[in-house]
Amino acid sequence: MEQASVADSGKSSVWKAAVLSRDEQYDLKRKALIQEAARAFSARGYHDTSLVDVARELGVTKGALYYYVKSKQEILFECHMSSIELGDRAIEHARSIDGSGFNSVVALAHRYMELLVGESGTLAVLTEFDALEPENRKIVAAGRTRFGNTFRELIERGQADGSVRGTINAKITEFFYLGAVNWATRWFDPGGELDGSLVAAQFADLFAAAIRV
Amino acid sequence: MEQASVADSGKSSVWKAAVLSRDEQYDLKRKALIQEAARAFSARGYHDTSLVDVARELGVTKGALYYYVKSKQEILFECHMSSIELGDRAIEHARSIDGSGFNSVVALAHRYMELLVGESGTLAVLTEFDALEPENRKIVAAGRTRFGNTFRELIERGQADGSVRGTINAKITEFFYLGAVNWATRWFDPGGELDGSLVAAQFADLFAAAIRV
DNA sequence: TTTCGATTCGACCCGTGAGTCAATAGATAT
DNA sequence: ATATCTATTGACTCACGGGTCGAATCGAAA
Repeated sequence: MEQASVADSGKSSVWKAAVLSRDEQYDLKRKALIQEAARAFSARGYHDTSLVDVARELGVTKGALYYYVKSKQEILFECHMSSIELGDRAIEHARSIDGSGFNSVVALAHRYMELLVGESGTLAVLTEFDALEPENRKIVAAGRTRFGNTFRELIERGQADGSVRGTINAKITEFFYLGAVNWATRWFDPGGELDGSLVAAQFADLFAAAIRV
Repeated sequence: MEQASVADSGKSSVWKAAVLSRDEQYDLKRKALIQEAARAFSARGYHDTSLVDVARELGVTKGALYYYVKSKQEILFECHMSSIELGDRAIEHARSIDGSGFNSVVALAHRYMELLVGESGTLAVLTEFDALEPENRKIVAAGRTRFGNTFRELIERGQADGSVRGTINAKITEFFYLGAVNWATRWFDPGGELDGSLVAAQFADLFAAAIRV
């Protein structure tokens, strides 16, 4: 897993390297491991998911996992960081909209949900925050705060510019929507009957109607 | 814990029995145990809550708990049954309203949240469904289904009578609201800065606006 | 004071799951 | 062939948590 093979002189080695280099295989397997773990963590929870289960699902034994990962906690942390990254991308998108506060929060809410149920969301975990060890929890908390602050800020901007109902409490509204989203990771099944973008659109629609003036 | 004292002849026994009979003490302690466990299960999750923690919080050792309860699973089951009972009470209330479908669902949503954050909600647990053993899970699932069906039925009735937006998907809307509510049990603190009835009112208001035609 | 039942303690058993590690099979290069 | 590096195994340790149980304690009645 150092450099991509120094010696590409042999014919078959070139062929195989062209298809899947060592590093690529390593990265792919590692990603598959995290993804499977994320699925399990989101559905059953961190403490109720054993690495033996994850390994069996991948067709290997537990020991093999530790070739790709330092600890179970590391997996959880990466899953959380994935979700933080999606949050940041959603924030970026919302900030690029120069409309009313209403348009911006709805864009934030919509894009966030879209990312979570989409391809890039397969690595993310929203729940199980408490299972993070203190060090990691602080880092993740920072990301959460960033998202929450943006969310409330946009709502309040909407209330100031008259595009969002003044009677709603920004904090409760944030918890309300994020609760719905967090919970969705428990029941949403990418291969199920409900299409991801449909669910995301409905969530955004419900949210928009809820706060519209 | 048999009958209330047969011999009320003595003076002091009458006095004490009037204040706290053996059975009453037993029931009170048992309830305190379930309540503390419910709090922990809701906040940290079933698998991350050890009975040693619960016992310490009650100022007692783990062994003592087993005088009041058969197993950790029994506690969880009772917590879930409490939440089912609240759901049934909310259903009953919603059915007593003979208004539009809109009025009925909103009443259901409002009352359910009210009960959960209120006095009677301290014993209820909404999450951790998967931690139930199969036998118990079936029973709880029945209650959940009852609530979910009612919720969707009322939404659809509202769509039929024109009081609820026809463009929303009843199932997704149910998951949306219940997600927000389920998640609330994670962060809501009865002694915190946010008042329970205020949160319930806000939740109901957001929900009402979300589905109003 | 003594007795008796209600209650609690604390030491113990046991299963489970995280993490370790020497041994090994597979491919690659020399 | 042989040495080397990669990847995986499976047996092991260790800590933790659920559940049990006999012993100790407490409180009320006799």
